[in-house]
Order: sequence, then C-alpha cells, then structure tokens
Amino acid sequence: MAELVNIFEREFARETIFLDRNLITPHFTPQKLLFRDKYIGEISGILSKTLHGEKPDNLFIYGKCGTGKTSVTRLVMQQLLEFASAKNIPVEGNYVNCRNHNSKYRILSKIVKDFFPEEDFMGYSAAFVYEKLLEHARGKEKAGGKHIVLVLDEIDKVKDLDELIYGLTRGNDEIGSSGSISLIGISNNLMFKDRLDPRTKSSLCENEMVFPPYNAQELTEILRQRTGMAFKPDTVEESAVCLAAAIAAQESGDARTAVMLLLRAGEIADRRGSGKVTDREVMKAKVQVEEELVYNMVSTLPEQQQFVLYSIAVLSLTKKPQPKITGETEKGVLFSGEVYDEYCKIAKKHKEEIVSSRWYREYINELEMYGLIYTTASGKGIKGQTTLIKLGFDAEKIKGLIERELIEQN
DNA sequence: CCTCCACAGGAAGCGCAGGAGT
DNA sequence: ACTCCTGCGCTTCCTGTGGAGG
Repeated sequence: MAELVNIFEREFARETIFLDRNLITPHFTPQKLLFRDKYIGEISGILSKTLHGEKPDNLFIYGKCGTGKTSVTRLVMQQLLEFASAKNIPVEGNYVNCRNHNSKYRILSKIVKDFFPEEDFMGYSAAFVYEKLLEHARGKEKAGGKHIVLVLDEIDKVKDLDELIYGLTRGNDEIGSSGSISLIGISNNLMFKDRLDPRTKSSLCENEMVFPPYNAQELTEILRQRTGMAFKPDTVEESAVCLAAAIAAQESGDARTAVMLLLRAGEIADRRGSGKVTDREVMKAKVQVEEELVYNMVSTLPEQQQFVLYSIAVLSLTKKPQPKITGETEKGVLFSGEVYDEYCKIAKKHKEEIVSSRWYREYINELEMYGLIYTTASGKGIKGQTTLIKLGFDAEKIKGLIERELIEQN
C-alpha cells in the first residue's frame, strides 16, 4: 500500500536555492542603499533642522518607478526617528501611501489615527481631525510642540491636494514656533505639479529632487548585494546577474524589475531542480516578468482604453508593412486616425459607447506613459501632422489578453 | 506662396457620483 | 434626509501646426 503523505510534505522538503526569498522581493528595503548616498545626504540635511527645533522645508521628490524614491525616504525617516527618540527630541513622522488614502480627509484620518491609536475617529468631521493633528503638533501645555514630518507617497493620487497643502501650511502659522508640520511628497509623475495651484506648488516644492534611473552597472551592483543575501552561495552565476541588470536597464532602469527578474529566475531554477540560476533562467524569467507587468497594467485599464489598445493590436497584426520614405519598411506602425477608425468599428461591434476622438488622444497619451505603446510625431513623407503608433509588446499576446479580460467581464 | 489636410492639444462646460455640511 | 459642493470622465469647440499639393 502506498504511504499516506501530506501533500505539502514534498513541497516542504523540496530543495531550494534561496536562503531567504523575502530579501529579493521588491517590498524588501535593504539597510544599505547603493548609489543613493547623495540623495540620502540631501534629504537628511533638510530634515536635520527638526533636531534643532526648526521647521524643515517641504520637499518634492520625483523619479520613475524603481528609482529608490520610497526606499530612500523611508530609510532616512527611520534613522531620523530613531535618532530623535534616542536623544529625546520631539520629532515624529508618518508615512501615507496616497493610492490607498486619496483625499485630504482620508490622509488626515490615517495620520491622526496613527498618532492616537487608542481613539477612534470614524465619522468625525474633517475640521475636527485636522484640529486634532494641530493639537498633537502643538503639544501639551508646557511640554512644547513637536516637529512632524509627513511623507505622502504617490502624492499625485490625492484629489484635493491644493486644500490639504493649504491647510497644512496655514496650520504651521497656528502652531507657532514650538512645533511644525512639514511634507515630503513623492511622485513618479512630473506633469502633475503643473496642475496644482501656484501657491500649493511653491509651498510643496520649496525643495525639489529628481531621482534618475539606475544604469546597468549600478543595477548589477544592486543585484549582487541582494543575491548575496537572498540566495545560497554559488547558486547564481555572475553572468546571470549582469544579464538581469542589462535587461532592466534597457527597459527602464527600474530596480524593481531587476529584482523581480532574479526572483522569478530563482523560482524557475528551483522548479527545474537545476540548483543554479544561469542566463537561461533569466531569459525565461524575462518573458514571465514582462507578462506579469503587462497583465497588471492591462487589467487595470478602463474598458474603453482596453478597446483602444485592442484595436492597435488587431491592426498591427493585419496591416501590411508600410513602405517608409527612407526606403526600408517598418512593421506595425499605425496612424492615429486609422486606429481611431478601427476602435470605433470594434466598439460598435461590441455594442459599446464610443469616446470622442479628443478623449481617444488622451487615452493614447496615457498608454504611451505606461509604456504599452510607442508614439512618434509624423515627419516627412506623411500627409499632415499625425502620431505614429507602435505596440510596445507582442501583438498576439496583448490581443489574447484583452479578449480574455473582456470575456471575463461578461 | 497659399490652401488643405489630418491631426494635436488647450479651454470650457456638462452630467454624474459621492462626500461634506446642515 | 436633504441640499450643496467638488472631482472625474468626457464632449464640444476651437486654435495651432507642419507637410502635401496646387
């Protein structure tokens, strides 16, 4: 008779090349951040004012995803708070991700709740919560005030940012000199600050910092650091690390992508039982990571925008290569106008509303921002002024993906 | 050179949903 | 419970732009 074994027994006993898988996930922040000393220095320079009882300037940090904005800020904040509490200096901090707390009220409630964990502020008015925060900064009678540093990550997601910042700036006047509230705003969208009220903008951007993408060498170093911690010795080939770094650098300079590549490559090696991460695993991981990335983006797109992307995929599959003025032919390059026509046809077939061509252009711009398509302005050889559109990923895959998405919804 | 084409993208405004104030 | 307000997604309208063609 066959032995009865718990089905997890085999999984549990399986050989793995990971020492600690968690250390090579994008969520993990190492204690030492490479190639960011300059920014760590600048930010801590600004925040050190709090240690001398002064209000630091507000700071706005911009950079694409995976450039270390959040990690650097969290690290500096953590050190600041540790130091302040060791020296008994009244400095406090709070981190808010504005994707989850996307309005003035939600942000204020979240902060106040963290400062007063024992009390419940559900249902209180925005003014009350705001007053509570000021009270906290002002401090008790003789104890003196506190210097509070608020980190607002993905600050571009806040709907009524003008009001929030106006409120907090005014709050500083009310608190007086004994305490203060200052802001660190983080965003990967530089354009968003142009939409702000000029006063908000000048207040938030007292200091500005731009985090550049990492280059291939930097990414290689970062990956070496991580593999040393996360993998067992001699399980990751040096060339595999370089390859993963090169792929990530070429695509975006995104450290998150680079880390994901090695994580998936490690998982693939485990599954195959080969006990080693080589170029082969990394190349396989590349396909997988790319698919995950695209899937995440596509599935969160509004339905109409999915139709636009779908039209681009369909057209680039059916359209014959266009002879370009330079003589060579380029595959899959589409005109903005023909994509819109195709989109109208497809949307009509699915009995969907059709968005105006103006809004369609906004969709196109967004799709480019997400990296799902590439666009170029038409030059010589093409009638009028139009945008040339090219799909950023494999047309078949995008087409299949959206078809599945749409079927799921119905 | 002028006009037309095929768009790009700014400005204003509209209807709706949801949240805040009363 | 109600009214008021505001942001969001979108439309309509409009001006601007650069190459093609006469």
